[in-house]
Amino acid sequence: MDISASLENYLEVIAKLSDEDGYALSNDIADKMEVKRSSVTVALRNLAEYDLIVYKKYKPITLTEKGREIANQIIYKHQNIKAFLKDLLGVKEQKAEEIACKMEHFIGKDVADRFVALSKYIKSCPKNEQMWREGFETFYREGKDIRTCNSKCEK
Amino acid sequence: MDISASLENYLEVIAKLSDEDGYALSNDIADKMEVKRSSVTVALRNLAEYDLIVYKKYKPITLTEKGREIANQIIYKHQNIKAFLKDLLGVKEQKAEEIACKMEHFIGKDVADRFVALSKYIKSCPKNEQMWREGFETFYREGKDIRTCNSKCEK
DNA sequence: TAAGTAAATTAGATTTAACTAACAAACTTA
DNA sequence: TAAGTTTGTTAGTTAAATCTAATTTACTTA
Repeated sequence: MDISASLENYLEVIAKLSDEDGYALSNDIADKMEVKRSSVTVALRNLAEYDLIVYKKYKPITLTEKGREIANQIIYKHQNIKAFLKDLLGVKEQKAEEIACKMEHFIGKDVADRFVALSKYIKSCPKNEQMWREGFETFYREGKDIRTCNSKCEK
Repeated sequence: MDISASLENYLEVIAKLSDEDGYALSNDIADKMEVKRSSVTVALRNLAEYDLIVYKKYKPITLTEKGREIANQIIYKHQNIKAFLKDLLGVKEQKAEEIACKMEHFIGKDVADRFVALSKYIKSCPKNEQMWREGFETFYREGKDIRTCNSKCEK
């Protein structure tokens, strides 16, 4: 009853276009995903079969309730994984985007939540947050720990 | 010049069998990967084309130097991602295994290294390491931070 | 409103990675 | 060593996701 990673990507893009315009057009989907329009048509037929989008030939596409729900789950995972990679791990924007775009399809909400919790946990102590960026980057590059954890936690 | 995720998986399994027995047999590869033997034959032909394995019909398979190198890279990423998920994030063994098995194919060494560094970084303060398991799990489940970071770091 | 342009679809080909079924090679053992 | 079993290969099929080329529908404007 699960859809493929490819179809999830289509759904995600449709959701984003819907948020901007209220609906999605085949052309815009093709542009955003860098695939041909004919590939989009095939994908739309499939998503419609699963009742995830409302699809009438030659008409703008909208999400069903079920489709929106699944899209939101994917977007939630995407955003949080990306944020973790970028803000905590120091992975560059574009690379973080690419990786999140793949992980979102096989990571469950529970694991995504753990990524979120880890970020918060680490940053919940002001001292740590303040030192995070520089501290971890130095540790990653030089293996040297510049933290001084002899101060009270003031949270 | 990159091989597919599927071929990388075959290579990884061949490497593990080689470590145990010195070579790999088609049958054992099929068993470990839960695919049919005919699928293995096709994959072996492909890996041989890339000069990653030594493959003679009906003979045991060994890795070339290049094949071993690539296999080691994949195994390195696999192990470290899995360890991060399990030990730091608290993801269960089997789930961590599954996720690592997918991430290993699109995460670069640099990002894998960041996962390693993060684990070390967090655990490098004895106080943190001691409290990590319980502390983070509680934070994840209840959103409550039970850490007391008012002690000197004794590393 | 007829003609031209843009958008979307259909039809058919390609690629990848699996599968089943049939066959061939290699080994085991009575 | 002949017969049976295990292992490995070949040939042909399937399914998903892409593509190109041709066609159809919808929009625009002179």
